[in-house]
Amino acid sequence: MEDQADVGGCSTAKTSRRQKTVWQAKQKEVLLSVFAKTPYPSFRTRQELAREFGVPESSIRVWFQNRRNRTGMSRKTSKQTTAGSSHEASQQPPEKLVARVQQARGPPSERRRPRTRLSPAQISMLVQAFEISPSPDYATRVQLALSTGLPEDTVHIWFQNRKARQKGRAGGSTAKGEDLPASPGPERAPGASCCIEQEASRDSLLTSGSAGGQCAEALMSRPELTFFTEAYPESSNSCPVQLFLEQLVRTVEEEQGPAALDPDVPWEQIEPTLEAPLTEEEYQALLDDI
DNA sequence: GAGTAATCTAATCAAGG
DNA sequence: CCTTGATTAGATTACTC
Repeated sequence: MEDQADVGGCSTAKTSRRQKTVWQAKQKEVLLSVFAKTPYPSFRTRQELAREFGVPESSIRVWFQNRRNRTGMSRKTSKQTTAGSSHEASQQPPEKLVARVQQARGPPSERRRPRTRLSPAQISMLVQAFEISPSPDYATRVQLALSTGLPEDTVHIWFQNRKARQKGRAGGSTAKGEDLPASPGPERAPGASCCIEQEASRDSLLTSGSAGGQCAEALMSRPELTFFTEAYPESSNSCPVQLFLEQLVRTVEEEQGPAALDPDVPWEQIEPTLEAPLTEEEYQALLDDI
């Protein structure tokens, strides 16, 4: 029954990348038929599919991205449409038409994942992690997701956006610590770009010398993240980033109160909840509906 | 209108058959 | 080696204040 994408493939898995999803024939069939109806499925549809297949929504999104890319179904970027191709542009209506078609299927609010509102505590953790590594690998992102209570995908997106913004603003020469929430002063931020071990050994971060494993274990046993612990059983405890993050969690909770990170609220609740997996008829209905 | 989360394309990397 | 899932940069869209 765990016919989901195979995540058991490589045991000594490099955790720098998410393990490659292997779609089953039936899953692919469904993906293809959805794609035939719309190459741009809504977030809701993607999430339905993800839930049904037992894979992350981002895997579904990536599949559609790659598919569009490789079948020439991608809408042209505005650069391309304005830049070169005036001839085929008249044949193929540009992005406006696509947008209209998409809107006809529902408001953007249903097409997009609802905007995540990051708490000051979450932002503060992300910013500190960013200073250590602006391009964290998959394992680190999962650790960060665990620590912040955010989906890994959201962590990933946050790093992408942050990097892009930083680059855009780095035109000058001053790197500003802009993203920290409206709180007055991140006193520690300026010096924080040193190595993880150094950070981890700072007294200010270490509340009480030992302990940390427990916190990590509790986090790792969260049901929505078991896919990771199953895939990467050896990932716990050995990673310095994890140690750092555990301490970060404690620090933030100390500074901003235990409710700051809301560890008891699973991230799934942030998103519009969907019901149990679809039956075959519901699938058909879904496909017809698109 | 600014800030920023989410989405997109295009190019590329890399795992699996 | 080829196919295809994952990642990245950069641009864009859309939500929230």
